[in-house]
Amino acid sequence: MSDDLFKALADPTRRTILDELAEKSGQTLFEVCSRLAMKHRLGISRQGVSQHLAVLEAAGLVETRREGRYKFHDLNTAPLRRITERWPLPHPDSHPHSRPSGPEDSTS
Amino acid sequence: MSDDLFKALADPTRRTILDELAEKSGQTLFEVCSRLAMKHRLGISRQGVSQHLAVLEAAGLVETRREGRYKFHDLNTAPLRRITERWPLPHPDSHPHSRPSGPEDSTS
DNA sequence: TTGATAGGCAAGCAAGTACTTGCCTATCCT
DNA sequence: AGGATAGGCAAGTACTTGCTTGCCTATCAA
Repeated sequence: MSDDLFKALADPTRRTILDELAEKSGQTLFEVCSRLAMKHRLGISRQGVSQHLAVLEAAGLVETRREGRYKFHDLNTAPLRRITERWPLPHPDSHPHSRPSGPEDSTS
Repeated sequence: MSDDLFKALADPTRRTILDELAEKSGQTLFEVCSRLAMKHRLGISRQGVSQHLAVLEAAGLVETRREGRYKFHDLNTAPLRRITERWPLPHPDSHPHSRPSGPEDSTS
């Protein structure tokens, strides 16, 4: 089930973490922590960030590799493909908002 | 903010509703209700579905048009584009899961 | 070994949210 | 008009979840 994927994306802090990992791959927990604090003024505890990273990892959006006492986190955007596969995007053809055809007027 | 978008996608029932609207556009509230009950065995009240549709509309994923006492709901997948714009997908180039490069071994 | 760093586990709290129930309005058909 | 259909509003409840605090393990440097 892709339940984990959407649940992971549901939280704004987690999305910010994804942004940070997109900008600099292979960050440790503490690195993510300090970036959230500095750049985004997010006063969140280390444990909070750790839980967020766990959710992101469960969704497959973050992959981890251990190295000594460090644990590096890498972004993996591949699972996002399932979203636009499930609900295909309209072609950016002509005008942006083309009204979908429907039962326009049947009786009058 | 795209907060509404991800919040809307976070719920499995709402995603099923999107599936149904993708299959048949321009459904009324009652139509969606009965489809959820029949096809998906979801015992959810009419008001529940109505609230879900409201959330989807707030996210821009569903557009509505009134016609007499009917209100038709249409799927609009355009907002989904922001997702893959924010975190670009890897090219389906060679092998599917290419490990991202990192500090492989620095000390040993 | 001792201390410092990087991270993990688990219980607890507070806020958000999915869902229901009850009642109300608007449009159509006879 | 009256009833039936399609939908909306609002309060209440039970569950989820984001976040904290406290303590524990593992790795590295002195």
